[in-house]
This record gives sequence, structure tokens and C-alpha cells, in this order.
Amino acid sequence: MRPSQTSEIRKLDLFRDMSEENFLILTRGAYVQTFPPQVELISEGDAADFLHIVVAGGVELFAGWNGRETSMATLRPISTFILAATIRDAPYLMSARTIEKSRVILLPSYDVREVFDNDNDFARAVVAELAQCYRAVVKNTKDMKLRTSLERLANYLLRCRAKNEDADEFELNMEKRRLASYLGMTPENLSRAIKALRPYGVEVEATAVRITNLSDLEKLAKPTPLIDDKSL
Amino acid sequence: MRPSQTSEIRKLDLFRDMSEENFLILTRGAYVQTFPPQVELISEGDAADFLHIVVAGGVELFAGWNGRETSMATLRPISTFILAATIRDAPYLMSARTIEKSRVILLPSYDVREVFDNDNDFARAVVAELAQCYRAVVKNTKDMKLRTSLERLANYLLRCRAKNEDADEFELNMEKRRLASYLGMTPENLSRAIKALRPYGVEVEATAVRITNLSDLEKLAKPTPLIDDKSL
DNA sequence: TCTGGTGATTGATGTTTATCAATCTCACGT
DNA sequence: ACGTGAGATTGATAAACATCAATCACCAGA
Repeated sequence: MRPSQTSEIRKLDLFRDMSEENFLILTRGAYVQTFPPQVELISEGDAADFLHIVVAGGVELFAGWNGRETSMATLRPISTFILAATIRDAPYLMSARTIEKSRVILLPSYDVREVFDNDNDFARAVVAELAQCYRAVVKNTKDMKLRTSLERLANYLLRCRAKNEDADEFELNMEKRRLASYLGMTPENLSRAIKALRPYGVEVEATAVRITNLSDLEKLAKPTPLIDDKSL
Repeated sequence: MRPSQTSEIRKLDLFRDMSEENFLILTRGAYVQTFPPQVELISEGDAADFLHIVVAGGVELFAGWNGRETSMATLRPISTFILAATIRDAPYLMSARTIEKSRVILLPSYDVREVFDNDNDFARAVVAELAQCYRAVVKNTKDMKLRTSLERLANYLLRCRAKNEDADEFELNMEKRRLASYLGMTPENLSRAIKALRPYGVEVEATAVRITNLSDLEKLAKPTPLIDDKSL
């Protein structure tokens, strides 16, 4: 593994405060691989052999049961995934696939656990990361159980807007079928929900979104930091 | 704080490997309080001033939005709750109320974070706990998004059966209205779902459940460790 | 023992959401 | 330019689920 290939993950909160020595242990057995779109990187139920890090492209986490499938999250660089399974040495609860051409770093779980056992700062960084992930999933559960699909879409668009520096025009960064699955609805229902938001000042054309009446949309969406604020 | 009142939490994974000295720091400012039923211990949005531990009774975690409310989890002794908020010094994402007369230990978040910063074993124990909680919420999300309400009920009953040493007769340990909310349905819908499970060998009378045809129920429920196995 | 109140159940009805089928759109390779 | 195919949209229908209203069952307190 050439250092140049792994140095870009050094700035992640998870690795920032780690000694160079331990970082080398972590990366000595690492792979960097580039995958085409739609490649299944991991399958739920498999042993967690590697901690994955997307450094370019995009990765979808999804889960299936009884012939059904649902999108759980979309990861953009630079993000780690399945840290919990790696640390606990437990099977993956979710599958992962590339959604476009992507570069992924794979750190052997064995090495991650070794450094975790010996590097106290790393252990604390893992806590911060896991606590963040945990809270994100709790917020997601609240979104799912407390809101209708129309309200979920409205709030999703407001979150996108916030992520784009409060720009009233932005691009959806995923296919509508995947967005629908992420929001817990069918593609047909998403189409209709988008039309239903037009009276609230939302114009969607292909992947381009324009919000023309923020206050009306917010009156419908009723966003709250306790569900919609990513940093909280 | 008399040691006798806090010694019972010593056996929790979270505290088991901690030095006596650090345990004393953790508990020197602790409160032990007994609450009647239906007392709201914490409200979502509040600052996380204490790490809570139920040592007797029962506590419900719930969340609200826009006049709606949903049950997120039921905690039985001995369980900690809102560890993530305590560690991150962030506001609670969920509220908590007693569901019966309960005894609760409150450890000041400030002390928890102090010990967390100084005790490496405790930091690792926190990782284990958070990873477990994270995976539990992910499983819950999969349950919600991939299954119908009938399937969720069927699998819930199978999980109850497993928790009761695979006994085919057991008691529901919560009110039906709360179970309904936890499962993401209305009380009326739960009533009908229970009736709909009768052809699959499920008899429910008040809180008493009897499973008379396990294989039929399992054929409907299709349980999977990746959603239903608590230890995984 | 009565009685008030809370939760559970049942039936009737309405809303939301999924499913199915038929286009429609558009990027892509030939 | 011309098909081709995957995703998106639309309409019609069906299933799932919520709501509303009316009992019913039960138990804690007078």
C-alpha cells in the first residue's frame, strides 16, 4: 500500500489524532480498489472482514428481507461504513453497493481491532463516530414513524437545501427510485408526492429542484433539529 | 450516595472493568430516585445532564413531532439510557417516562465524560455499548421498512417467546397501546392483527399469549437473525 | 357493591399507500 | 438518426392502515 493512496483518509475525525505508527499498522494491510457502478461490495450476513471507506464515487447501504429491499443510506466521500460490525466482529446488518464508479479503501478488521485495543485516542474517536451514527439512525426512525411520506419528502428537500448552503435551486444527488426507497415509499408514490408539493412552491424537473416558496414548504414540513439537523 | 445503592450497577458491562477509584468518581455525585408511574424523566431537546440507569421498574423511550407520538423502546432493569447524548454532550433525541413505579440512578454527565476521558477501559466499554445500540436501531429500521404490521407483530411475538426461554406461553410485558405504538400501528390495528394471527396458532387473552402452532407462525413471520436476533 | 375511568375491542368509513399496467422520456450505443 | 432499455410518470384499482364512534371489560377507589 503506497502511503499516497491512504493519506487522504488521514484527515477523517476517526484517524486524525492517531500516531503515525498506529496509522501504518492500520493501513499496512489495506487495499485500495476502484469499482464500477452497481457492484455489491458487501452482503448483509457476511462476516465483517474489512472496514470500508469510500474515497470517491458513492455507495448505497441497503437491506433486504423476504424478497423486498430498502435503501438505508447513501454515503459520499469521505465516509467510513460498517464500523460497528467491524468493532464487534459481528456480521454486517446491511449490504453495500456502488452507485457509480467508486474508489474504496478496505482496512482489515483484524488490524482495526488491534489498533482499537492499543490506541486510546482511536478508541475515543470510535465512540464519537458511533454515537453520531446511532443518533442519525434514531432521527431516521423518528422521521419514519412520525411523518407521512409527503412530510418526509418535504423535510428531505429542506435538508438538501441546507446541505447546499441554503440555495433554493439544487440537484437531487440520487435516482428517484433510490430516493423513494430511502424515504420508505414506492417510485410511483414519490412521483405523486412531488406533484403534491407544487402548491407549496416546489418545482422538480428531472433531478433539478427549485424551491419558490420556502415559508409555505416549511409550514408543511415543520422541520425540527431533533430530526432534521445532521450535526446535532 | 451510599455505595449500597449504586453497587448493583457495578455488574453492568459498562462498569464491570472499571477501577474502584473511577467508579467512585462516577457515583460520588449520583442520585438514586424512585418515581411513580407516568413521570417524564427527560424530554427530547433537553441538555443531557445525566446518564440514566433503570434499576427497578420500567422506562419507555418515546418521541414526538407535530402532535404525534411514538414509542421507541421499553427499558427494563438494569439498563442505561441516552448514553450517546451524554457522551456527545448533545440534546436528548428521545423523551423518557416511567411506565410503573421505578428506581433510577442518575450519573452526572460531567462525571461520565471525565471518567470517559481518563479511563481507557471505560471508553472501550462505551464503544461496545454504543455499537450494540446502533445495531439494535438498524435492525428496528429494517423491521419497520421491510415488513407489514402483521409481520412485525408475528416476529415480535417470536422474539418474546425466545426471551422467555422458548416457552410457548408467556405474558406481554407492556400495555397493548404501547406495543402498538412501538410496532408502528394504532391500537385498533393491533387488535385486528392479533385476531388475524389466530389462524397461525396464536391465542391472546388480555396479556397472556399462547403459541399453539410454532411452525405456521414462523412460516408467516420468516424471522431472520439479521433483524430479530438481539445478541447479534 | 357500585361506579368512574382507562384501555381494549369492534364495526363503519375514509385516507394513504402499494400494485399493476400502460405509456412516456431520455441517454446511450450502433 | 434510429432503436433500445431503464427509469419516470400516469391512471386505475386494490390492499393496508388510520380514524371515528360506539360499546365492552376491568379494576381501583368511594
